[in-house]
Amino acid sequence: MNTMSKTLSTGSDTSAAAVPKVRVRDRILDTARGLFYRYGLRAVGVEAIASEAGTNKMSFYRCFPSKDELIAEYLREQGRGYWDWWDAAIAPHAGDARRQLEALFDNYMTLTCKDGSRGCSFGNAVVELPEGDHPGRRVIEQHKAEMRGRLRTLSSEAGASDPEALGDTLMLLMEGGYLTRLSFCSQGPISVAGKAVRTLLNAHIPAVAPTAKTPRAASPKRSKA
Amino acid sequence: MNTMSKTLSTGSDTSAAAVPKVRVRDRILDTARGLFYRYGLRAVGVEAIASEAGTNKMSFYRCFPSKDELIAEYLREQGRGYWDWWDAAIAPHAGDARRQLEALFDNYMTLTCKDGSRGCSFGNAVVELPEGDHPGRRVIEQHKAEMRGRLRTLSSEAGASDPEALGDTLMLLMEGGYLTRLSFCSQGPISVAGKAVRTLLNAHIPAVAPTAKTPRAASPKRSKA
DNA sequence: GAGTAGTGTTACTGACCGGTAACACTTTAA
DNA sequence: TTAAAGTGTTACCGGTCAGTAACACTACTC
Repeated sequence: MNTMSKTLSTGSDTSAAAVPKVRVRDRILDTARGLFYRYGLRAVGVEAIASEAGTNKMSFYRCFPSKDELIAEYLREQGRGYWDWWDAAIAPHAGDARRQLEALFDNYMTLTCKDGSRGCSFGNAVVELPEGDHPGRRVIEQHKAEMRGRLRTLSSEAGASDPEALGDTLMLLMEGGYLTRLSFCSQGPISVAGKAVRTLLNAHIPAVAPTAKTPRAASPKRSKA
Repeated sequence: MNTMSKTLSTGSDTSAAAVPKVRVRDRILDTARGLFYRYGLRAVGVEAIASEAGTNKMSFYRCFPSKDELIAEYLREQGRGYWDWWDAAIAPHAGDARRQLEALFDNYMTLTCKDGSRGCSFGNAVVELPEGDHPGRRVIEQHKAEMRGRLRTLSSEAGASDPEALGDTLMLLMEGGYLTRLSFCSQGPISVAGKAVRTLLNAHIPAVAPTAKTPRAASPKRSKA
């Protein structure tokens, strides 16, 4: 059960306050991101975070009212990074939702299979936060709802006959990849995600007359439900 | 962060050792199952388990050498139950792997959408056990590998052209449903799992000449490891 | 130069953690 | 009947947890 061994190197170097021009709050948040993601929420104490960030517990509590609030802030921060990544992944194929979905999943596979990946911060966090009233839960539920919405929208734009079903299926796929990553290293079931997406896309998007290459341009108001 | 509130009712009733004819070890293991599944591994202490099981910490340590070993045993126990459920779900359709897969997923959806479901014990556990050497990790990895093997075997028996790909895709689907269950209550993306399976089955199983109904008969051999 | 905001340091609280020692009692089996 | 196995009880260990008090110092701003 002793997850975090004492791997902390000297957070600040020899002389006091030499390098760290960054605000304590930012250093703490950044350290927390790494530690929470690697070891989990409950496994990491505020003292460990503070010391790894080159400061101490007292300064920690000047920046954050509680550990729970830090967790919530950590999740918000992860969320910002996540959507930046997402937008960057689909940007090159603007106007072609089908290729956007393919690119998204290709990108997601490379990222999630990398060494050191521990899947999805939100998925992992929600496992450790069963309490309905934890400040982090709102962030998680909002994030996952947004993810679902975006996948449904992309599915709709791609011309799926049942965009809600396709979007949700893609979400299951993605979340499954995140989760299995934790038990399978890199050669797990996630390897087939790219192929699976294409199979599902083919099954859900009705074939069009072979004139245009892309099924539809943007703004396709075609959902039915 | 105070996950477990003091909800413990009087574990044993008024008179000492009145009802509990069951061995302490079994009571502890049973209690641990409920508590670990509901609140998580780290959130539940051995004292809470012992007391909820109507005994005390000392008796706990006479049955289990450590909390970590209890966790491993808890996971083994969950595994036994899981495969019992699995076998029962596919039994009615022995010989028709395609319908077995459909039945499995239908069954899985009902179960996972139930009130009080917290997804998969193994998926949740692995999030809390990042250490490679925890005795519980072996159990988890074995379980997930077995799951992958079974899904691939069923896919093969169903006549899939690429059974590894289909099996892995189904695994992603299943795992995704387990994970999303934690952020979405019951109306989440998992609702489409049944439909998704059928779509994938159709896409992966080449149409046969409409003479025989079942693609293959099969003696459902257990997968290897 | 003065004031203030940010930061570091040490020491502390009360609660809980996993795990153990020692001893008394009850149930089971030979 | 007797011995052994199983169980309950109380008190304890060292360690860690989240969170706070009090005080000294630095750096930036007016």
